Amino acid sequence: MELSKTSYVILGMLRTRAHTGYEIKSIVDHSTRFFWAASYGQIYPELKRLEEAGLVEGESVPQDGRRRRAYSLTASGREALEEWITSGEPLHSEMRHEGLLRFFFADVVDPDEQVELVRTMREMHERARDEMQSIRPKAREARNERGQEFPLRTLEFGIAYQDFVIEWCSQLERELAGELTKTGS
Amino acid sequence: MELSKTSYVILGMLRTRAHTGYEIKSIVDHSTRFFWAASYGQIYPELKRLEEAGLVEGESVPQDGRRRRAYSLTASGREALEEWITSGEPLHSEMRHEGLLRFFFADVVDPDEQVELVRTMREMHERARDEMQSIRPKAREARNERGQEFPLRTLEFGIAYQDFVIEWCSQLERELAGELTKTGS
DNA sequence: GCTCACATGTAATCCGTTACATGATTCT
DNA sequence: AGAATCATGTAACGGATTACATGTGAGC
Repeated sequence: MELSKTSYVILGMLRTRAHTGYEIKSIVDHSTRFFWAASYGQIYPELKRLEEAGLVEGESVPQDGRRRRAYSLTASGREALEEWITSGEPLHSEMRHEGLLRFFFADVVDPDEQVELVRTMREMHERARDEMQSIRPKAREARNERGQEFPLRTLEFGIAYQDFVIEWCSQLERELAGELTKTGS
Repeated sequence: MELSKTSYVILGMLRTRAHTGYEIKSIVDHSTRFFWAASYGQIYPELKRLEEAGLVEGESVPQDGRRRRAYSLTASGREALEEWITSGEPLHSEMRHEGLLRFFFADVVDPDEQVELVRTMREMHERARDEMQSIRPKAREARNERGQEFPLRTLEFGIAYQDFVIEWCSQLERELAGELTKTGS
């Protein structure tokens, strides 16, 4: 059976212990969403399909009267996860960045609008960095208390990436603003 | 009328002169595809819709007996393009990076597989950088001969980004390989 | 004669988001 | 009493890719 990348997100989230669909969604939102998002509309149906395929196992575990269904990895689920991580298959990668897209065409607008665009881009990346910074303590904890090295490393890469873009924007803003005063007024 | 981001890619590609759908696709493949891709299945139908909406104008310009239809921006098309670039609307941005996703879960595999994964990631980014390097001369030409500053700037950002990731991978490979010799053998 | 590049399009399909529907519990 | 959070799901929709269908001209 062919699994989508998003199925692997689900399998991966179950690597340490069982989780409900709801929990998976919230973990994703606080971790992988920066480089791989997932919605309820994918998670719940996919959990069912993965169970049919024998890669996960669901168990009803109601809490406080609320119905709840927690899924855990089966042996073949774990195998599929490890196989995917170690397989040399070409890595799928794509980016959709509206800021860069506008920037690409920015010759058609006024110099002051160009600076403004870069500023907007920088602010977006600053917000992203702040969000990442705010989940850092949790990732630290996961490493220190549960020995999970890689979620923290991934997050730190994310922060470094945001800083890289922010720095690039800042430099460019200075450069463009400099030209602005030369020709303007 | 609400336009998708991809419609703006098309409008943007017509900012300097008329192009056929085929040309637009090939320009995209050599420029914006790194941060916003588009396929024939989007471009041709969208050109028709944009013409109906009065944002572009198509003209039959056969060449060597081949039927050809070139589209150019109308006044309102140019307006829509500029409006989009200068509007302060929040910038849509997303990334899907399978390498980082696998990396995030890499605690479940052996240390030598971890190094191998980072190496695969680095090679992917090296290929991307090489592709970008190879289109640099064209972007230079566009700047020098047609005064287009921003496509070159965008490309240079892309190259710098690839270099950033490659450097991060290299450092990590050394670090992980170091731990490998300490515990292994 | 064959393959490649030019050129235009459509249909099937996939992937994913958003909105909606439902219901319990906890917090204010 | 009302809002927020926990919890599970489906349906509609949108955006995009892939495969397919068709045809010309240029170069080997």
